Amino acid sequence: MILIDYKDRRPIYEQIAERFQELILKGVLEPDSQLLSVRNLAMELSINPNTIQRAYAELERGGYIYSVKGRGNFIAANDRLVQCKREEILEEVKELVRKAKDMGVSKEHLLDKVVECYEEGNKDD
Amino acid sequence: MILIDYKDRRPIYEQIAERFQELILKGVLEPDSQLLSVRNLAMELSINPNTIQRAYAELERGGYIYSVKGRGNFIAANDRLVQCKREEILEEVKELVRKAKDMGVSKEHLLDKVVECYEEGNKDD
DNA sequence: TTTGTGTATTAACACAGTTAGTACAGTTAA
DNA sequence: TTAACTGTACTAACTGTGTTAATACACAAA
Repeated sequence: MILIDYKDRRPIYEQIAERFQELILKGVLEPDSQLLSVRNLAMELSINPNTIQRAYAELERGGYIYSVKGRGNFIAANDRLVQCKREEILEEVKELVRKAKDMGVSKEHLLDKVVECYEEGNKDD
Repeated sequence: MILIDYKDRRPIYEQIAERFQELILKGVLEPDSQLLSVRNLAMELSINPNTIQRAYAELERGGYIYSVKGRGNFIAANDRLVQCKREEILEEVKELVRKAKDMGVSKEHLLDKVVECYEEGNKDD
């Protein structure tokens, strides 16, 4: 479920938080279901509980999970989050299009690539 | 020409190198023209010469500039580089399309956004 | 009461980025 | 030749961040 990439320059807590964000936004993790405890996940990943704690804190700050003292951490509802994430992605599109234009990539070439990539993914469905 | 963003999490040498990459790929900096010396640019940006040295080293490693001992650093020809950069950008498109699909952004919505952003930029020309 | 939760705190360590200072070799022009 | 530039290399010190380690405490559930 969670893989740590030690070659990745980003910190572990950030990798973990981002991975959970994906799983939550995709709906793989059911709202209100319980996450592994800080200590258990730390054991499972062979890292320090503090690092998991930090990842969970980030997720809570972003509204992805909620935590109940003494009981555990739980997945939050994701309806609103999905919308936020979409807007984030469209902002990234904007930035990428800008860069592509700068490098002289034609609009048609760009659109072709988008279509190609979009349909390529359907093989997996 | 070069601006350092201290709020940016990336290191200074990387910001500088990337900024030069942009300027070189866009052709703003003429091939074979001379860059500021390590010491001068360091003074201008109020940072340490070692940091500039590192940025220049990165640029040389990537083929963006070439350096001549005792004379200075010079802009490399950018023809081949532009092609490489384009391929990099198309890889980013692939990744972004994947994320957009995951979040349930329709192909049409995505294409609309690309067209919109592509044409929006033309206002500046 | 015991065990498992989240949470907070402190100390120590590692690593990367940055600064500072020095040194040396090559180029250029006076 | 000399002086003033260049690039390049090296070491030492400082800083911030990520990570680990070890505790401690409050709350919940069996």
